[in-house]
Amino acid sequence: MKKGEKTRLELAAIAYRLFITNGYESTSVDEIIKTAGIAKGTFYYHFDSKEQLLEEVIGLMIASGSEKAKAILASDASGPEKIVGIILAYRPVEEELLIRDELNKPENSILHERMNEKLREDIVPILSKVVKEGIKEGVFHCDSIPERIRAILVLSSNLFDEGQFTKKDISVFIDIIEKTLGAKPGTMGFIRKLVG
Amino acid sequence: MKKGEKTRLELAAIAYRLFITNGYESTSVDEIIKTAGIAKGTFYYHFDSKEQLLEEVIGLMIASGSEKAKAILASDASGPEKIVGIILAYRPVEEELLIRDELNKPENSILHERMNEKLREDIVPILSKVVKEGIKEGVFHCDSIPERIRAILVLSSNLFDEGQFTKKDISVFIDIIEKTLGAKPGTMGFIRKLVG
DNA sequence: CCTTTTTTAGACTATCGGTCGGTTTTATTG
DNA sequence: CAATAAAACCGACCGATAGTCTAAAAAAGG
Repeated sequence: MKKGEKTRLELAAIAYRLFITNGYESTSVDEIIKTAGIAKGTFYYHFDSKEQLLEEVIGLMIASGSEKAKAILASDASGPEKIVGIILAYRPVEEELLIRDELNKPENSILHERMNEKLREDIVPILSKVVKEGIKEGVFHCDSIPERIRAILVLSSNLFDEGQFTKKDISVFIDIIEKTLGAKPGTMGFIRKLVG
Repeated sequence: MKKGEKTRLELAAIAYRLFITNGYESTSVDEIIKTAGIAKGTFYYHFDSKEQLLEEVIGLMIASGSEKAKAILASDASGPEKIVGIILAYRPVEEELLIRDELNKPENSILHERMNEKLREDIVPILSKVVKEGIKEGVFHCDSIPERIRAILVLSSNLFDEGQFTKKDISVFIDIIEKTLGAKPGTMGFIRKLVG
């Protein structure tokens, strides 16, 4: 029972690498088992389907971000910094930049959308807490916090996941965040440095 | 009209129906040609790939909205009314409501995402014109118009396409639109009546 | 040691998107 | 009208893929 869990994780880790380099659709089960050095039966002993493996992989991708996010939440950074930091925590790290390109390929739209959904479920409660703190401190002024967070997350994923965004896009994004959360103009301006 | 054009359109119409009921991925070319009563070779005579057919179908879906939108643009409605009207023009009409539900199924995520992309390409220039007019009239006050329009469209599709939205969601949406375009509070409040 | 879990090899199935060479229908033109 | 070219159509076939199955053997674990 213990060994099974381990194999499952190893398979997910291998699949993760293959998915982000070749895409989900273009990665065959045969390729996965060949890379892992296991038999096909073993794969289907652990997973009901390729799709279920995908869920597992998405879970892994989010889990690592989730840990980073919670560290930031507990830190002594400012409200605005926490918000941006937490959003970025869930994004692929520097050396995995090719992931983003892969995720945006049409063939990966399923993986992409699924991940964003799960991601929002994870982030909305965390960021809601941050905004609530920020309101107490007088940095933010707004109601309907989860709804506003959700809107910001939708915008951020649609803006940054595309890979291509102009300075205007960023300025508009910053402007909308500030106004949506009722922050003073310039509060979120530091975002420019982070994404430039 | 050439015979080929006609067959192409018929195939797209048939595929449209199959796509929204079974999803794009789950609809096989075999099913399409069986429904259409043609041979596989004929299908690939008209389309290079299943993907190209998808483009065609999306084109059809958008075309009808595009006409309605241009009528609204030329009307004498107010700026805010035009914006909302044009966005709604591209949404499925009353008797096609089930389409929206279908589009939101995970199996339709490709169709859904692709449609929204094309949709934005279509709408952004139109709405940009409206906002420009609105600025002259003093209703809106903002720069970076296309970028702001795009953001609003992203939010609107993510909010309304889900089907489930609360009153708070709508209020937040209205608030963001007003602030994004620099409109006076209450300017877009009439949206509540349209989506309630 | 005995039981349960895990793993093995790989042939097999069903389905899929797409190809190909050939045939029929339609339009053109001398 | 007859010859020819072009457009439209046909369906068997192909390679790849996800997933199944069997029967047995290797680990693990108590």
